[in-house]
Amino acid sequence: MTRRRVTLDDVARLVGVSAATVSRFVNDPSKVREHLRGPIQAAIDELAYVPHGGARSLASRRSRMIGAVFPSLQTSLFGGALDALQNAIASEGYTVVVASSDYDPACEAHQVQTLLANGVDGLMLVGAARDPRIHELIARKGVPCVITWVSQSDTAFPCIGFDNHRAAFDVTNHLLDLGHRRFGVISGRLEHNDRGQARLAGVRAALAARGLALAPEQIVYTRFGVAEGREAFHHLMLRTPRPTAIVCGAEPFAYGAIFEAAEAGIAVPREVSITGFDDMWLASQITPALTTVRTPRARMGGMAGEYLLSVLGGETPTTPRPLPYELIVRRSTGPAPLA
Amino acid sequence: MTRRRVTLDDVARLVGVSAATVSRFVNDPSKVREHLRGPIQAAIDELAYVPHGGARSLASRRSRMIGAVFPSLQTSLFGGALDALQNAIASEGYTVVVASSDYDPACEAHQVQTLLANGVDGLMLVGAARDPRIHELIARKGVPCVITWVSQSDTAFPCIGFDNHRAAFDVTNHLLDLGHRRFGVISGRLEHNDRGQARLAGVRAALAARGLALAPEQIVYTRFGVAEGREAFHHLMLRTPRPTAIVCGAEPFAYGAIFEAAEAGIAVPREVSITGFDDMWLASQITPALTTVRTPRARMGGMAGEYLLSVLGGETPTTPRPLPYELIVRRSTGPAPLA
DNA sequence: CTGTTAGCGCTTTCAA
DNA sequence: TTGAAAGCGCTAACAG
Repeated sequence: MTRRRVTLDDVARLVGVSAATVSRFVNDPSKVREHLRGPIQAAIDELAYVPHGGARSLASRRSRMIGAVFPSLQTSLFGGALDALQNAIASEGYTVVVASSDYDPACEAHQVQTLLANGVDGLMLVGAARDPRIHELIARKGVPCVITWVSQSDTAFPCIGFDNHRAAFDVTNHLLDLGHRRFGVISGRLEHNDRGQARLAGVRAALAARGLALAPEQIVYTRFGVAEGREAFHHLMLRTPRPTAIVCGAEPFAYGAIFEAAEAGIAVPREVSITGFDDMWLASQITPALTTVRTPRARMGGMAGEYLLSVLGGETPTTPRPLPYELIVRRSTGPAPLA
Repeated sequence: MTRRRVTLDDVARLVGVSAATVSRFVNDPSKVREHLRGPIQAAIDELAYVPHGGARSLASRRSRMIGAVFPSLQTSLFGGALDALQNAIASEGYTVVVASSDYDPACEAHQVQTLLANGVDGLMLVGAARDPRIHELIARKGVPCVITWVSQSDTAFPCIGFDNHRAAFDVTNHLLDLGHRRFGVISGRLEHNDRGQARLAGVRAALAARGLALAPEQIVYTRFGVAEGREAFHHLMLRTPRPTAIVCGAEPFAYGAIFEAAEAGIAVPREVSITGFDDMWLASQITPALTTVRTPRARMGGMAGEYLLSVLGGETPTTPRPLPYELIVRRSTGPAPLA
């Protein structure tokens, strides 16, 4: 298929130096005397030499690949992070190998193993909730790993994320400050999802601080999706008295809630306030515009890349602090109705 | 960093067979006599042996990696395709190395080279419009490549996509059938974007078939985005007489147009009809729900994977036919106003 | 600064 | 069906 590969030796022979010299030049031109640089580069160009990644990784024990496993690739939620990760490491000649787990722990475990087998030099994962044996496997292989989207510090690996608990606490507080006392919550499924757990706990904590609690009937757990959000909203609004505020643990739920409210003729925020979580592009465009939390998605990807690069470079970067998020107040929240 | 790697030899020694046998088992258990399979698998598990991808690719000349370059990873447009690609090839032990080009040809060229250097066994690209030298480079390396999102057959590599021209023709025809005669078009920038070119040409062709033409003032070329769509819509509606139909070459434009219309108090579809292109998740949820073309995004990714696998397996798959798309008529289009 | 010499871990003929 | 042996293309000591 491929005509005989052009190898380092071919280049070396053409220039009249040893393969080692060409290798040095390729990896760090400053290691080669100036007057050789030109000819070597010329030979490389002429032969269209491209180093063999596999051989390189075998000999150097470094593959120059970073693996990343996201819960999903279908949503644009993680796209920015992936993009930022890729950009962060591209400058050092690294590439990203991605996989998605479909929010399934078993699948995630499998993907991690595949990536490890493929010899990635570093790993980026989302969330800290998974079988500890996976973390052990990674640790045993000595592959540096960062965990994103969360900010606990008691995890097996450094976290580059934000405080989900506090963010959810803040949105809820915003609602409480507006006078709301009857709440409904739409949450993702909580098994194996520490982000969701932390968010729900944050909501509860804010409520508790004002002497309020969340009954099971006030929470709907469902799959991520706009349609699911519609349905959950509909269900929640069936109660009497109706809730006056709906806190959504993920943004698609909030979009669904807003669409459903419009269809059902329920005025937002006059009759019910709705909050989202993430501030994706639709949040500012939807009517009414969504009050939500802006999460540092791209920054997480970028910093994860930088962090891994730095570890791979032999440095010992300090454990990063939680990244800031931002409460974005828009039109979907307002004072609690008097009744 | 890594404790001494567990190698094939370790496994072989533990079982009491040769490395070659274990290698055969790993790659195709049926090549090893039945009674050895159990013990070998047991040893692999016990030692937690994981093959070294680099060594493998060096020895076998196959990296088991497929490279994919998308114009962007930020949008969910390509997410489904990426996911499907990944799933399609995962079963054969392949992984996806992704890169995004940010809709920049130079960046794309660079990404392709990086992927090639990393030794991907196959390549998936979006669109056929790029410097022919890149195609030559790929061909020279003998790396199988498929081009997605378009369906021309005169390209350097097989296409797995749909007919953008005809799809745009169809939406436009739908509008013409509804009696519309004054059109506005919101299009992405056309340089290096054959999808956009084909779509615009499709619109023009449909119009021409009814004796209509598109003046430069009736078209806005802009960056992809909802905000850009709003602005373009606003601009287009400034003309007198106003257009009664706005054809959008990409879905974010249509969302923006609908949002802007709502804000400006322009009734859709009574005063103006709006069409999208892609049928992303918001299309059915937005009010009014969007008339659009459903493009086979996931299928393109999946089929691209299968096609590459089949080529890599030594088969000579037939050139795939254009994939079907579907005109989805919803509420955002209606009869042209009488005036 | 450059060349020599060993492998890195695996696959793959080729014989047995 | 299995084993022995020869690399795959590159990097990393170590000399010089």
